[in-house]
Order: sequence, then C-alpha cells, then structure tokens
Amino acid sequence: MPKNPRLKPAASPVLRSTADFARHVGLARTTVSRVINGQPGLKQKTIDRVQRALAETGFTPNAHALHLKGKRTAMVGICMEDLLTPPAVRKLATLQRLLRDRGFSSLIEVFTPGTGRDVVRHFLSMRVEAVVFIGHFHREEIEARIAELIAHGTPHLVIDHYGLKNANTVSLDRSAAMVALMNHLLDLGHRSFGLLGIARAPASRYDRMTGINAALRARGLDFTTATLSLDHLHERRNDFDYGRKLAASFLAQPHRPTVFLALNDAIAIGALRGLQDAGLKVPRDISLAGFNNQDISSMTSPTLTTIDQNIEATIATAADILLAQLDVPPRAKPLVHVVAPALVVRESTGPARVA
Amino acid sequence: MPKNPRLKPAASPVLRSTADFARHVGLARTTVSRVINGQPGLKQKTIDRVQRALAETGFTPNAHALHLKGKRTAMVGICMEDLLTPPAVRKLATLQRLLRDRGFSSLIEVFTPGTGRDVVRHFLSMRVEAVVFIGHFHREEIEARIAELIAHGTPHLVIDHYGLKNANTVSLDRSAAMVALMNHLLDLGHRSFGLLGIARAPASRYDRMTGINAALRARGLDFTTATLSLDHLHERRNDFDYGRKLAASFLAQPHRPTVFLALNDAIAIGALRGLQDAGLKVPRDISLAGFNNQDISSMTSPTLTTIDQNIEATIATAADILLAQLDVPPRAKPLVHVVAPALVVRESTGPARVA
DNA sequence: CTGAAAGCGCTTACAG
DNA sequence: CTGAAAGCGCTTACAG
Repeated sequence: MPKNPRLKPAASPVLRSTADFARHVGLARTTVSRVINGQPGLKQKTIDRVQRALAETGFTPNAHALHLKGKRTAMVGICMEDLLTPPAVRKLATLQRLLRDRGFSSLIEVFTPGTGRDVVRHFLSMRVEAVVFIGHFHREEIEARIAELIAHGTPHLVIDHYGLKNANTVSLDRSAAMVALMNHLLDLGHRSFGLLGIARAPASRYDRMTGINAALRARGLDFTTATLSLDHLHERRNDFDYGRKLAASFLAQPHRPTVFLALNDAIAIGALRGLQDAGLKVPRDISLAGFNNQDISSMTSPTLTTIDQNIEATIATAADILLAQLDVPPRAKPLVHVVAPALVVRESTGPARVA
Repeated sequence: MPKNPRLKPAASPVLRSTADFARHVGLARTTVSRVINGQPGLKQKTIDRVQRALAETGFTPNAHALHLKGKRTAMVGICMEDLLTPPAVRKLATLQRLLRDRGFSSLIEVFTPGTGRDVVRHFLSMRVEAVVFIGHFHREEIEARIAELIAHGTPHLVIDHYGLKNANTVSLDRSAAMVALMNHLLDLGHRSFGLLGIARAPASRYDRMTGINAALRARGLDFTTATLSLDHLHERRNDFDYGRKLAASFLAQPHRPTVFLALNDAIAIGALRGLQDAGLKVPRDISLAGFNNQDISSMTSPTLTTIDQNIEATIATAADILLAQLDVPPRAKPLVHVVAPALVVRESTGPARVA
C-alpha cells in the first residue's frame, strides 16, 4: 500500500468498471460478475483470485448499472417537513434505522413549501421503491404529490398528517391525547384553559381541538368561555421563545387561566420560564402541560406533565406498513392507522388555584 | 385525469422509459431527449407537444441511465455519528440545505461502529461526488475509510474530528473554548473544577483538556489538584440523566468543587436538576457551565453559561471546502480548518463560594 | 428538423 | 468451468 496515495495515482489506477477490473485480474467480465454475485459453479481458485483483487483494489460495481439491469434500488425516499423539531428528527432516525436493518437506504429531503414537486420527481427519477412523508404539510401540495406517486405505482406513507385524501397514513390520536389531559385537569378543578400555539378550529376527528371540545362538552362546559388563546399576538415560531412571550402576554391580561396547554414541550418550557420570570410558582399559581415527552421534560423544575407519542411503536408500525406495500398490487382503499398516545403526569400540573 | 387512478391502471399505463414515452407522444426517443434537455434546433410545436405530454404523464427519465451516460450524480454522501444529539442534527440540517441550494442531494447514513466499510462502499457504488463525515469516530476505522475514498479519487471532509491522518477536516477549537471559559471562571475566583463527561487525557492541540491544562498552568495551578472527575461512576450516556447522576455523586463526596464544567448542555442541565434536587442554588452555591449553546440553555433557571460552536458559519465553510474539491485535482496536503468558538456568559456562573 | 446506431456498466441466457 | 453477445434506459454524434 503506498504511503501517500495522493502522490502516486499512477501506481493503482482507479478501476471504474467490471471491464477494467476483469482486465486487472485477467479474467472475463462474466466470471468476475459471477464471483461478485456469489453464483455457483466456479473453481475455488478463481473465486479466491477475484476476492483478493476485490479486497486489494476496493472495486465497487456501479449501482446505477445494476439498477438498469433490473436490480431493485432498495432505496426509500423520505420527505421531512423539517429537520429542526426533536420529535420529527427522532422519527426520522428511528425509521432510517429500521429501514437500514431491512436492507434499504434512505434518500432524505426537506420538503419546503413549493419544492414538493421537485423532491418527489427526484425520488421518482431515482426509482425509489417507496416514499415516506414525515410531518404536516400543505394539504393540496401533498395530496397532489401522493396522486403522482399512485399514478407511478410507487407506494407511499404519510406519518403525522391525518385526513389526506387517498393517502396511507399513520398518525397520532391527538384528540384522545387531549381528552386524557383535559380529564386530568378537570379532575384537578381547572375550568379556565389557556391554549399556547394550539389552533382554534378542529381540523379532523383526531385533532387536539376535537378532543378539547369533547372533554369540555362532556362536563357541560362551553369552549368559548373555558378557553383563551393569544397566539395571534406574536409571530408563530413554536419554540421556547414563543412560549415565553405567550406566557408574558397572558400575565398582562385581566383574566388569567388556571392552566396552560402548550402545543409542544418547547413552548411549555418557554412558558414555564416566562411564568417563573414573573415570580409565579408552577403548579401552585398556575398549571402547565406540554406535548411530546421530550427528554428535557423530565429535567425542568418542576418536571413537565406531557403526552408521549410512543414514537418507537409508531415508526415500527409505519415501517411494517410501508414495506408490506412492496411487491404487492396496490390497495384499492387507503390504509389509515391511528396510534394511541399516553398521558405522562408529572409535577407541573396540580389543583386549580382558587381565585 | 381519472378520478381514482388506483381503479384504472389501464387508463394510463406507467411510462417507464423514454422509449415508452416517445411512443406515447409519437416521436423518436432522440427528439424527446432533446426537448427534455433543452437542446436547440427544435420546432416550437414539437417542444410544446412533448412538454404537454411530460406534464400530463409525469414521466421522469431514469436517473441511473443518465448517470451511466456520464451525467454527474450530484449526490453527496453524509455519514453521521448519530442522529440524536441536537448539534449534530443541526449540522446535518444546515449542510443538507446548503448542498440542496447548490443542486446536490444528500445520501445520509448513520455510521455505527463496524458499519463504516459498508456505508462507504454503498456511497462509492452510488458514485457520490463527495463524502462528508459529521461527528467523532473510531480513529482507525475512519482513517481506513478516508484512505479508501482517496484511493477512489472521491473527495471527502470530516466535520468535528480533528487530527485524522491525511484527512480534510473542519473542527472546532475546543481548546480555545475551554481557555475562554476557564479564564472567566478563574476570574470569578474558582480554583476547584468538577469535570462532567469531559475526558481526562488531552488527545490533540484543539481538545478541551489541552485548553483546561493551559488555562490552569497560566495561573500556576496544578491540574491534578484543581480538577475532579467522577465519570467512571456511571454508565456513559452524555444525556440529561448522566448529568443528574454525576451531580449526585459529586454531592456525596467530601470535597466539593466550586464549579462544574459539562461536556454538553444536556449533561449541564441534568446536573442543574441534580443540584436543585439537593437544595443547592446555582450559581450561589455552585457554578455550572455547558457546551453547545442549544436553545434550551437560555430557558433554564438559571440560564446556562455555555459555548457557541457557531454552527452556521462552520457548515458554510465546510460546504465551500467540500465543493471546491470537485472537478479539481486532489490536493497533495490535507486541508485542516479550525473554527473559533464563542463563550456565552449567562446566569449559571458566578463568584466562587468561599468555603 | 428528425431518426437509427453506438455505447455507458452491468447481468444473464447461451455457446463453447 | 469460462467467454461473447444482447439488452436495461438513456444521450450523442452521425445520417438523412
């Protein structure tokens, strides 16, 4: 092995094709191909010779040529809404690992508004065997992409965006999550709920709003009088700082809810900081709940009551559903799977403070 | 357009090749190819006809065939140490975005111990134009991979692992980071330092230990008496919980340092929780510093003194270095770039408590 | 302006 | 047991 390969490129010219390689070993391309693919009926001596040269030169057959010849690409395209929110990244990491374990490599792209078409086109041109979407997307854009995939006969799966037309989906029952959380809070005496970053209008039967509404109705409470949202006062960011600002705005109001329900743990932790900055104690003065059960939620003071998405199980299911679609005629009806969440009660929720 | 494409596959058979497509439009493959590649000298009417059919059918040329014909793959392989630590993911997200902006797609794989060979082989078989490693790897394994890439004439870059033989690297000057932090703490009167998750032996001139040593020596202090590490008492995890456990172990010791230096923000925040659980106030009773300046570090109570890696600038530099290697003869000497960190002083560090 | 032919790097019948 | 030939889906000279 040369000491500095950069200075002696001539010593071992790069072998670019089986033709190059076969010439180098002194055999026919066919023979080389057979050894590489482990086909029977070769002299052990020939096999050894090729294997040794393979190891020495590090020659790798061109995957593109293999795929042209009909070998499956074993690639899955993954469209991410973003690579910044911890739960989304954790889903990606889990899915990537599961796919890798089953021999698939992942082509990962971020699907920013307007680029969806190009991303899916790129996946199709790479002849991926399936496409996964992780996140919540612009409805019409993703539905158009899915129609395109269906027309091409390429299986798809959407993780986290329930209610898309003709789409195979795996998504969390956020309604059930909120029912569980609301019941916990209602039992603690809470009747006035501040919503942090949670959209007002119910969008589907598995949305948070649906659950909040249902839980209130079941106790004979009215949504409009029981909830308050100040989301419109700040630029939407869904991060710590947004939560902190929202908390500050609530404290500037005359009427203060007895509990905050946050869209995610980041907003909840930001709100916690905002409340503590104002000298309030959680949960003595006000209760607080997050969503996602990120690791950090058990490290704050107080620790955070939150919802666990059960990501490992969700993604395992998703991988199964996805791979089951391969090599099988497409289903007539889309497959819709809903995952149950788990309420995690910690220190940040307590009895409602009597006004 | 059919209402439900799944039920009428016969209505629009999937077009798999330019031959299929050309037949569908009633033209020669050559002509279709020329339209797709925007070559001159075609009747506008022909161009329109092809474009329309392209839009209607959603036909996408097979990328593998294109690459076989010599078209560049415009792919970059990215090897990640893991997809779980926030700074690593942020680097990945930033790099992926920059590469995409310049027309490259990213093939992302997690490089777990022992899989390095397969990962790099896969990248080579896909004929990626360059390979990036993000993280800190098993030294011999990554050096072998880099030698392989060099032998294949494929450019590479390692982000975050300084001191690899013959490797192009971009890495943070962690030594300078620790010097800045130590000087800040020494000025506050600290003389006894608890190290949380920070390796004891200096590994290179840009390592944390090098900086800690240098800062102590400059004040005439002895490393052995000035620092204490209890890392060995718990299973290494580098997460919140590891920090919490380490803090508890320190509190069980007879002699308590006046400040904790943590490997990262997660360990620092876990330690903060551990200290608070024991009824201690930070920084009144003990000071605490993290590393990475994650968003969360400005939301804790107290907010965390930490080090900013300046990830955006680092990755921008990395992308420039990487892409500059393309279409250019390989450099004789490896390129080694070191990035300067920034100390971020917040509430968690204060004057040393007098014993 | 359009089409038939060669060739990219492979594998797979088919001959020897 | 090994090798020459065809063909996967493209593009690019080269003819018409």
